[in-house]
Amino acid sequence: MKKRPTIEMVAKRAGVSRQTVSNAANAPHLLKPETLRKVLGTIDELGYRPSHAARALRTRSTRVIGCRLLPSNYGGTGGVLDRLLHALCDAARSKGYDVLTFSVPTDDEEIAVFEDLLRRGAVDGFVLTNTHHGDVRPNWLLAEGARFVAFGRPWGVEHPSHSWVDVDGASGTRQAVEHLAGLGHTKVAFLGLPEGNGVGDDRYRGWHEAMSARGLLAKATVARAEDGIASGRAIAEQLLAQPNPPTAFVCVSDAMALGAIRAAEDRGLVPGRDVSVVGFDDSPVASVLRPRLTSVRQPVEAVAQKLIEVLLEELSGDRKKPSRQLLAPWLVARESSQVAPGAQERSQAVPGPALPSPARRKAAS
Amino acid sequence: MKKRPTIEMVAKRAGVSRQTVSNAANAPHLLKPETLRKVLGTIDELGYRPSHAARALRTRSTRVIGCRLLPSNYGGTGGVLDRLLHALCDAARSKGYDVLTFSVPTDDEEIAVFEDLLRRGAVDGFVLTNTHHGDVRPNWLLAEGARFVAFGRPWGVEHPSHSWVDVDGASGTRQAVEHLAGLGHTKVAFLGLPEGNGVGDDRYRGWHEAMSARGLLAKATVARAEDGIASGRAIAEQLLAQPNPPTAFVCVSDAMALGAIRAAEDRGLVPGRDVSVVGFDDSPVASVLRPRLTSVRQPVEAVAQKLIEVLLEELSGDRKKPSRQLLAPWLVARESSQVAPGAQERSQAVPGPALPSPARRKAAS
DNA sequence: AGAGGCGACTTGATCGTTCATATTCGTGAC
DNA sequence: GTCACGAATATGAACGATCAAGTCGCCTCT
Repeated sequence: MKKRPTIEMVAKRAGVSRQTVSNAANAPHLLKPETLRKVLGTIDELGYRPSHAARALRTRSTRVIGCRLLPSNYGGTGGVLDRLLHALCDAARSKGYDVLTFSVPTDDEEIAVFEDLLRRGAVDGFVLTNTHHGDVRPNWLLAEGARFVAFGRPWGVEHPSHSWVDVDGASGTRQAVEHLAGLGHTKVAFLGLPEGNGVGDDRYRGWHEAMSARGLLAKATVARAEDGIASGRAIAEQLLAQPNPPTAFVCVSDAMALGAIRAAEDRGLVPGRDVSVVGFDDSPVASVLRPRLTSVRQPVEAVAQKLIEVLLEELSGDRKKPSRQLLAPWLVARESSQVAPGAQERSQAVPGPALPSPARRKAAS
Repeated sequence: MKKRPTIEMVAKRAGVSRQTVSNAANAPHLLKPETLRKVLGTIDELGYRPSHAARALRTRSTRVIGCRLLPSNYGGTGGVLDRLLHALCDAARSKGYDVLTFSVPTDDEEIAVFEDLLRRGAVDGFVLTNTHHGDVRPNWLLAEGARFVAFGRPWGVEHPSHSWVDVDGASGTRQAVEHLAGLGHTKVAFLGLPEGNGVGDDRYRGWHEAMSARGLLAKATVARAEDGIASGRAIAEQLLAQPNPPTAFVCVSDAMALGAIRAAEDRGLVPGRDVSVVGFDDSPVASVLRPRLTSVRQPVEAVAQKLIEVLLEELSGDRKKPSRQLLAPWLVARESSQVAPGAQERSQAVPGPALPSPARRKAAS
């Protein structure tokens, strides 16, 4: 391990005092242009960087953000959170922050890690992911006076007293319905989660609104189950077995969508041609499946940027009312959604089999 | 932000000196049992944790490990690295370390981040992932005197002067061949990467050795291409078009395997029944595909544990000769590999369609 | 001419630990 | 009786930055 240069060494070499070197980096306007140039030159020459520890000790701010690592299960939002972490690291680093990750199985253990990191003063704040109904973490953090932003709305809380950033799920399913209606579908079913799940209800609402606006609710069917391929397959199977079954499925997740595709295959239907399916999250499997899955993609990079932005405001300490940011997702059309059987194509083009770079912003609304 | 208790507050409350409190945590054997009990009680009562910054400043060790976040592309080893990160965080935390992540597009930028983190003294060492031929990072780190472990062997280097942990790819492909041979396959092709890729060559070697040992090399065919579904499909297509085509494929990655499955389908063959396919890495798609993909799974948790273990030795400073650890992967059999057409099943059972918890350690060798 | 103010830089104090030395106290040896 | 010694605990000095007050010219104003 090479010895790192200290501020003192830079000061001596440049013929100025410690403080002047410090100011060169933190408050350059205080220096005479000539001095500034000289000091910056020396800093560069020695490759000096202020010691993280010393600075953190003095300023009581670490410029590190803690973030839980969530299991990349491909049923749920796994793929999304993986992309989010990348974008988060990028966004953080561009603002001079670093991201510290930890992997815990439960919310309670996450709180234990929060406590550890806060007490040791190892991080300045947190990014909370996977908020859900009855989530105890926000309250714990608020009580502790910790700074944080949530990715995900505080479901079921009347007047949330913390900042959050989220993706408008209703907009996503609305786009899905518009897309399918544009392809001539009138019997569009919804595969959702059991009621009471915030994300699930949100996405259901978008489907319901759009179906209602189009006057298609009468023909609509809904089925709910826990997230997963098997459960999606089971409930899609039920809907397809009814008389006058749906020709399209809007699904709360890609896992459900995959289940719907399997259920269609089970009945000898060709997914895409006979039954259209739209998933949610555009998880990595979506573009690998056959047929490739039309899905609603979350603007993860924008979310990450907002999260960092909001968290930094939170950290700046000007305690103002919490910030709320709702970003819109967009639909990525692929082969799993095509013109309804027996319908004239009206607006939406069916994507060809080869889509080198996936079409972005192909939103219907 | 609540005010954190300091060592001084604990000392005052317990009626002892700072150093005694410090010793209670770091060198308990120096205290009289009675004092120790009293001090630990006070520490617990106040919820004291030593300040990360202060301790790092004094001891020059941060107990933080840096690790690059690699894009989870589902062609390459993406899924593996995602699992690795989880396991790494777990293993690190269990040893009192934290993991700091960053996301960079190129090796050069990774070096820039290394430099930044080292100069600021923000981390004690690194875990290097995705080592490859002509990798400049190890040499840079060695020259800088930084501590690190690589996940992946230093391909193409005669006498590597740093520690590494890796998975024995040759063992994996050997297991794949044994498995397929056990199912009665004699014409087992290999879909690999262009020569010169360390990982690719390693996995090729295992296939070659096992085929040779079984006397099957005469009938064997090999095709190579860049990793990916499309390229895998293309080269598998070529092999299937030959007279007397292979009945099984051992693939260097799951992406290649998926390509082989597609190629088989293209020719009207049923993957699994007419053509068996074995992938590598057991990426998340493997168990979602239809047929579900037999694949070689890397012992990621064990790798993570070893990485941390070796890195901590490295950090302890007793400079001894670098440590090398090669761990064995195992085969997870699924529907994509089945009894060879026209062959009697000899040893290996074909897994049923439902496999709630994937069989572990189903190694052939 | 002296007070006052401002720009440009310097100096001591401080953040909360641990390291390197004290100090204190009891006990056994001579 | 005191001297040496070890066990247990206490005290000053770092670590390397920033903060909060300096100091020192120099210019302006009265």
